[in-house]
Amino acid sequence: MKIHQNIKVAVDAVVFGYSDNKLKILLIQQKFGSTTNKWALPGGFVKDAETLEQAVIRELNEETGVKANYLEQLYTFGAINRDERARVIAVSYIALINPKNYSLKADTDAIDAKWFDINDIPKLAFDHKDIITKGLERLKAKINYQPIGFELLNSKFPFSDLENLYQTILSKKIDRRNFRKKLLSFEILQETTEFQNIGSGRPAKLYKFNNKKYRELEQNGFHFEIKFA
Amino acid sequence: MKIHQNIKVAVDAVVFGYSDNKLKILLIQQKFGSTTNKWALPGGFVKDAETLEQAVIRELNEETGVKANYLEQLYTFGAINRDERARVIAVSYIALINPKNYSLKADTDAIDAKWFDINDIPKLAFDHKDIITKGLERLKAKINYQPIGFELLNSKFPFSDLENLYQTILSKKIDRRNFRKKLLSFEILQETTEFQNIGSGRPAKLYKFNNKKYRELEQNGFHFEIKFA
DNA sequence: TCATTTATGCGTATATTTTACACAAATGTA
DNA sequence: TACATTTGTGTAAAATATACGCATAAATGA
Repeated sequence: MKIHQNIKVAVDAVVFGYSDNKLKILLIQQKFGSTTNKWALPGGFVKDAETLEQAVIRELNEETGVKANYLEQLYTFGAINRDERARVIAVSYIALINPKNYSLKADTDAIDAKWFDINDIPKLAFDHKDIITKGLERLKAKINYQPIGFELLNSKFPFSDLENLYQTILSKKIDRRNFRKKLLSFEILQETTEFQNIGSGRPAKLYKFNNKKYRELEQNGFHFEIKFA
Repeated sequence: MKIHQNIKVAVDAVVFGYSDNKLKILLIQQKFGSTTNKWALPGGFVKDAETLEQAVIRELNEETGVKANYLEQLYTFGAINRDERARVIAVSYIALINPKNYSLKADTDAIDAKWFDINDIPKLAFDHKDIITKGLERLKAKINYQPIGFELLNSKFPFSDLENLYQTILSKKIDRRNFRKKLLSFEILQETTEFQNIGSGRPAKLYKFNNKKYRELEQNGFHFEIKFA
């Protein structure tokens, strides 16, 4: 094949985390090089012998040390001048992580990595702001019809965590009782014998997401779906 | 930037059409060259100076002569050996067209283009079968929450057409009265004074999709959504 | 130790939405 | 003119979503 094409292929990841009742995004900063000082999404060029997904996983590990709990292709950005240096198209992914499970290998290599509150994102390189916007839209839509929110929480969690997670991501209030009723009606949450006890207030029973049960139900035509006006 | 990467970027389109109460897909066949005889999705390599979307539009026009009514990025396929000749990643799109509006420029150039019934697709080149599968999934999901079905019909259509369209795409029966009631409740359909009269049976009133009204409503928080068990 | 504060856990009544279902009207055809 | 074919319409029952109040279990501090 004799195609003369001068286009590079990169991958970028919108990595969501949830801590302190806030939705966060993982960003990196090159310490040296042309784009110094601007924060950007983790990502990089795809190697000839790896798939797109392998590339994201590798870059995420190299640049931040984290491994995604959940990874899903988001969108491919192909504007002609999105990178001033060359024609680069970016295949973007969204990833979900529980930040508690990793300590960022900040200051390693030539790269700094940090979690940013979704509402407090610095100026970003390239069109990465757009990518985040698209990623957030996808996340907002998706937690309503796929049980992926759990990937952001500890494996055992109190109902209030789940509740807060949904309220934070969707930026709206949800009635506690109705939320609980709905989630429990799915029968994909497993009650544990443990309790969480933070300061004052009645201790909360901890629940686990029962993935196996979920997949069983899904096979029988069940469809996870939440909707709160 | 000194990246040595030997990856080509292509675009492919899953073009849906609807005629004779059947869902169809537009395929092409190269008459000469290495992939002769195998049918494939319309598409081709992206030029250095065009966006991905421009590339799809151009290729669609060159290879089949059609112009999409609706175009949406689908997914990017990046398996290492999806094309035996070289490393090629494909950014795929879905397009909706009313076949009646175009006569395919079949037999022109070195390319043959034809509509195939979705249930009668020949053996395809590369991973194009997978792309179609993904495209169909997307279409099935999307007609339920975006009014894109109209793009496949004449601008004035009887309710039965819309009904059949949904039943065909979703491969399930939908109660005529409930369907009509739901659609009319949105107030995005405009009744015309015209009637359609095909052979026997009571003549059907023709309706138009009121795009302007739809966008207005959307701005005020309205959300198109159909759901039939 | 007892009243107060804070957070969890549960039930019920009402409104809204979805589903199920049958027959009359308007045309073409034999 | 009887019959076949397609369009067009209403209502009752079931399921789901929403709104809302109070008891329970712990920590805190007077």
